[in-house]
Amino acid sequence: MKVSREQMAQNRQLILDEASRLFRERGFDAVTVADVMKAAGQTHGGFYGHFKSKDALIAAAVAHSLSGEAAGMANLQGWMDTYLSPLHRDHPEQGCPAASLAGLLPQQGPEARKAMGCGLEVQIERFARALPDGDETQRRRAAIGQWSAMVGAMVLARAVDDSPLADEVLSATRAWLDVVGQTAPVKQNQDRVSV
Amino acid sequence: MKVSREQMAQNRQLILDEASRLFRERGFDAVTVADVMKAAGQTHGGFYGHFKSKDALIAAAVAHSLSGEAAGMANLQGWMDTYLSPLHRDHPEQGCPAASLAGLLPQQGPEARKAMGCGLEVQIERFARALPDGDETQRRRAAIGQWSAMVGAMVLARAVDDSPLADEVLSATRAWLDVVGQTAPVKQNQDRVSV
DNA sequence: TGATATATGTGATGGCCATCATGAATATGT
DNA sequence: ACATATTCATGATGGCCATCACATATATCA
Repeated sequence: MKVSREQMAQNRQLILDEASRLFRERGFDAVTVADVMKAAGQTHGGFYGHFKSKDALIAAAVAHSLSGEAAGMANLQGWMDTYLSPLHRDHPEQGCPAASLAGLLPQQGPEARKAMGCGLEVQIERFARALPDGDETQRRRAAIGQWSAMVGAMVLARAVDDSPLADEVLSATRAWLDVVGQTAPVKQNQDRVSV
Repeated sequence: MKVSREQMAQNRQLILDEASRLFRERGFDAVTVADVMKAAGQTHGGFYGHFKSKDALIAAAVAHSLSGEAAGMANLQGWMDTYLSPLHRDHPEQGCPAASLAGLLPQQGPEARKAMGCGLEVQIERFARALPDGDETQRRRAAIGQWSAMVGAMVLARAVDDSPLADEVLSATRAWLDVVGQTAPVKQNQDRVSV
């Protein structure tokens, strides 16, 4: 049964929404095409009217996840708190796509990885713009380093079956980012020791 | 054809060697039991004489990879250089198991994740011991933060299909670790309150 | 309003893979 | 040396899953 053009577009969005949620939660391989379609309220047969293959869905879903990243980085400290929280660790399905999907991408096709490349560049720029001190080169470097630490901490925290250690990885990384965030500017301006 | 006891033990080690190499290179799902056995010079049938299931192999292989981590951290700077190099990025099969496997572990069983928990704890301790400044609490915190940054940078660099950006993530993180490594000790004089 | 195009549902199909069953050959212990 | 246990090879098997084929209903457009 054919549906209206807008209905079809809406269905496609729903498929992408559910796919990016399921992929973040279970990874690419453990989620079947039928799972995604069922979550989107349809049956598996209609899938190939929307996407050429499961690989194409993966690429589109990665891009979709990344485009949906809310950038609440106005308050950098609060954003870091939220990011490096046990709540975020325990809910990858609504969390940062870099933390849940980056570790799966080396085995995926070039389209999906290109999407992650774009998303990463955007995120680095956003982060660098949110940093308070330093020239542009320094801010970009600090953004890359801090973003790596945040993603790495989340990846490690989710990888272990040991809540105390996972908690510690998050809280220690959070505290350490404060320390280096406050001291790094000192490097270029020795007298400024505020906050 | 039965083989000697030592031959069997050696075969088991060979299976683990090849499994941990293949898993780091291709991930768990893309490597079949037959692939591993073939790489180890045997056929698939003998597998279940060594391991109860593929999941059991995964858990054992994760532990095996982690136990084989060489700890060349005497020269901390050189070790970081090597870790955050394009060469390491391009050869996950002989590289850090945390960087290649941690992102795959959320979808794996508790045994494999427990193994990663042990490996992570050991690595944090090694790292903290190698750091030059600060009391034990500060060194452990710095070790966790810096290790997160190194793992995160490698995960991100491998996730993107964009060599310049991947190179930059590695080199910027490396440079940033130098900056914060030099400035962080300054901080300890004024931050006694929060322990 | 009628003809056509097409989105989706139902139902294969073909391949892959983890796991099991069985047999052959040989290490092990007496 | 003999009996036994056991390691590994060969060869199923059963299930899952991506993808395809076709039917059906309905949006779209003349």
